[in-house]
Amino acid sequence: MAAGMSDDPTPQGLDHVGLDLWFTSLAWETEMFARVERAGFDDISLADSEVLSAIPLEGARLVEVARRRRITKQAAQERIAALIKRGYLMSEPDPQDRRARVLSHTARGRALREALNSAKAALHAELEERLGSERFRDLRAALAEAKALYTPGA
Amino acid sequence: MAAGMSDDPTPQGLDHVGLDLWFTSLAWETEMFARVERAGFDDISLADSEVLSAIPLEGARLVEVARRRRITKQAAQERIAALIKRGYLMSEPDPQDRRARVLSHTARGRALREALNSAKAALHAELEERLGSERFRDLRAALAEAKALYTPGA
DNA sequence: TTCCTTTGGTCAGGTGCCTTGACTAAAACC
DNA sequence: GGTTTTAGTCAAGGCACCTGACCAAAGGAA
Repeated sequence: MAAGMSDDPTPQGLDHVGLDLWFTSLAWETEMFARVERAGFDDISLADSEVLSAIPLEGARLVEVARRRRITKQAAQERIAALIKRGYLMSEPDPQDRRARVLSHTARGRALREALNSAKAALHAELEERLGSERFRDLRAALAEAKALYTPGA
Repeated sequence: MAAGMSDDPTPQGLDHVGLDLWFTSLAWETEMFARVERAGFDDISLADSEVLSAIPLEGARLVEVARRRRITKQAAQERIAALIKRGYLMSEPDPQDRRARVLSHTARGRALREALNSAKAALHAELEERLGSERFRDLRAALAEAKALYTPGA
């Protein structure tokens, strides 16, 4: 089944910055989740983690989470329900507003939040160390320019 | 609904290379598809385009497409069926193997392939021009190092 | 040649993550 | 006090994947 198939008959367009960006971003994300998993959180998807990260320590409402993550409140609700079921979040009625509920982290939720943040910080620091602060700064500047170049609307 | 909400109460971890990579990659992809759409192809998803790009001009079998794209043959089949329905691909029996079918591009399929390739090439060249060849080379080198750093298994 | 395993492709059903549309109840405005 | 806005829920659907079960043709091995 794997019979020496690394030669693409049409290699055109198979080597461009777009792929560099994509693969590097993917590697970052994969390694990030590998570390979070090693820290004891193996039931977390990317979407879950982003919803969880959108809830500050003081708590937030569903509608706020949806707005931050730029998804519909229905989509946010699904992720939140999953996070509640797995013990990462809790939901209690808002004393100031009888329509609303306040979402906040459980102890496990705070631990996951911490694991996510420290994995991100570690990956950041490791690359800075690897490249040296000058090249690291240049990389980030070049990425910012590329992003601006590829974002026509302002 | 949009009432001045750009201040995140917990800005920790909101500025790291991971986000730089992610947003830049996203901007690249978005602009790529915007151009392809402007070239007259407005019924194409990312998944579609990647499946189409996985089929060389000489044609390929379903199973080969699935292996290249690293998806199951069922998933490949769905994308291929959509591309056939929209007139980008055609499927004919393989004369050498009565089980198999050969997928190949229609004229429109080749045109889309060309539009995709030239959009990618243009974005590549534009960034090189913007950064200058030295900084561009440095960017790609740094991305390669980052990808290697974030890919522990070799 | 016959049997058995592998390979190319299809059908059915299901999951994750998102969408639109329709709705209720509480709050805010006038 | 009546209307409009806001917070949240229910139902249904789309997209891009997946697993499992299957069939028919091809390719050995006995």
